[in-house]
Amino acid sequence: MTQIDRQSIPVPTLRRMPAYCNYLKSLSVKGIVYVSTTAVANDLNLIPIQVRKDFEYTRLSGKPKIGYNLELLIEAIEYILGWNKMSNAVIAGVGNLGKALLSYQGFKNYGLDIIAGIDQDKKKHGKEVAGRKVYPPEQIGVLVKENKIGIGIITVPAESAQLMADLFVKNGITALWNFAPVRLNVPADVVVQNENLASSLAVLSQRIKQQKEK
Amino acid sequence: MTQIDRQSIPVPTLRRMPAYCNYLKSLSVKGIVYVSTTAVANDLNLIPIQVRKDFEYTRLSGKPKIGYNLELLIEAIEYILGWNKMSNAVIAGVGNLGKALLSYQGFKNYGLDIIAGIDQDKKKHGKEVAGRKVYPPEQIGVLVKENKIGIGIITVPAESAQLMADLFVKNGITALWNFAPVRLNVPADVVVQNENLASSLAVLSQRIKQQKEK
DNA sequence: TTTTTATCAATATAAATATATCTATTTAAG
DNA sequence: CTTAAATAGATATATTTATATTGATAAAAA
Repeated sequence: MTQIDRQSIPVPTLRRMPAYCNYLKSLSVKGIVYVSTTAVANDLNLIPIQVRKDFEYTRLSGKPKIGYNLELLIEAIEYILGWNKMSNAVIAGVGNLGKALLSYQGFKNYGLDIIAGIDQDKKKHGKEVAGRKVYPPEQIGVLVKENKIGIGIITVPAESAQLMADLFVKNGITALWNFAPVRLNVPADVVVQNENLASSLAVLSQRIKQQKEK
Repeated sequence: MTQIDRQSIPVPTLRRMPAYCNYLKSLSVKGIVYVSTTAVANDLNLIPIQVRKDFEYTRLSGKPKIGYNLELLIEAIEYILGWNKMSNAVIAGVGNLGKALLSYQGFKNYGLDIIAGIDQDKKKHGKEVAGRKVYPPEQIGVLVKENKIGIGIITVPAESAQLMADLFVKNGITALWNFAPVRLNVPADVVVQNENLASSLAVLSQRIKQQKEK
């Protein structure tokens, strides 16, 4: 029996989910009620088989000739990603990148609300970025308690990333989104998602090189 | 025969390359000359077999009990990634994210020099961000010709991303690093590397959800 | 020397992911 | 009512990537 284990969704599938979600929502506002995987695949430059496979993880099933119920599909994807309930986050490091993330309102659609910034720089304390206040690192404990912070975002320089991670973990945060180019050392129960621009640049660079060689 | 086709390096391997590169360089400054895959794996939280597999793509071979020659290894990785020769880039969209990328000097270590910004906003024209001037979009043609721009970085809002991509392509740029959450439509010979924070957040969110269910 | 040990290299296996094929079902058109 | 077209769903295959195993080799130790 080849029953799909819906508990463990492949990462590539997960990475495609937001695109599905956005696309489906854009159809929804147009008043569309059903959508076929063929249509989705067509519009998102994917192949129908893959879309169908991905949709299988929602445990929904579509109707032949009709497709999937749009609303249920959106709901199911948001449920899978946990985007149906908002998580609060704080961001450590209010430099350019930190500011960029704080200012990007789009995360709210993804169940993420960055409610405050943390920075060493005293000049920044008390100031606001995109309506979010900046606090000193010592405040993390209070922030976490008062706001049910679930996610710590790290946009500090590489040198201080581990320190910030430790501070987050010490204050009970169990999920880190790390933009610093270092591998963080954390307890096993802490989830770390690394965002590494160098990695992406490596892929791009190599593809450019290959393209030139053709 | 299972000869490895070194032309097509797996993307996961490519993504690990920068970490190797940084790590190896850090050893190099300490005066170390040889390094074993066991040591690398240990320090980078990988397994030796994987490191060895990755190193195979450099076409170098190591010596038992000794390891790989550090300098040759770094050279080979930089060659693979094309990081041995600098590429010039311009960045379209000098908002927070654009500023963050412009200000991040680290890219020079990765063979990338962002030499200018492009923005619609007239107030920004002529101003400098991290020593790089901001120009109006109409200037792209001139910039490309005068500076051998190879890469266009897109950090404009989703709505205008396709427009910027078109403009880049029209002016002969064949590689795009796209931070806008849209799928760009470009000719087949243009390389596009998409950077999608929503995708990463999806993975993180789901992992958090799973962790909680344990 | 000889033996031991660390490490590489080659090969094999396993796991994850992507793609293809086929069948049954449903709807819409005739 | 019947038939044809479209599509989901199940299953099979291919591809990619990760991991394991085995043997060879060179350096260090006995």
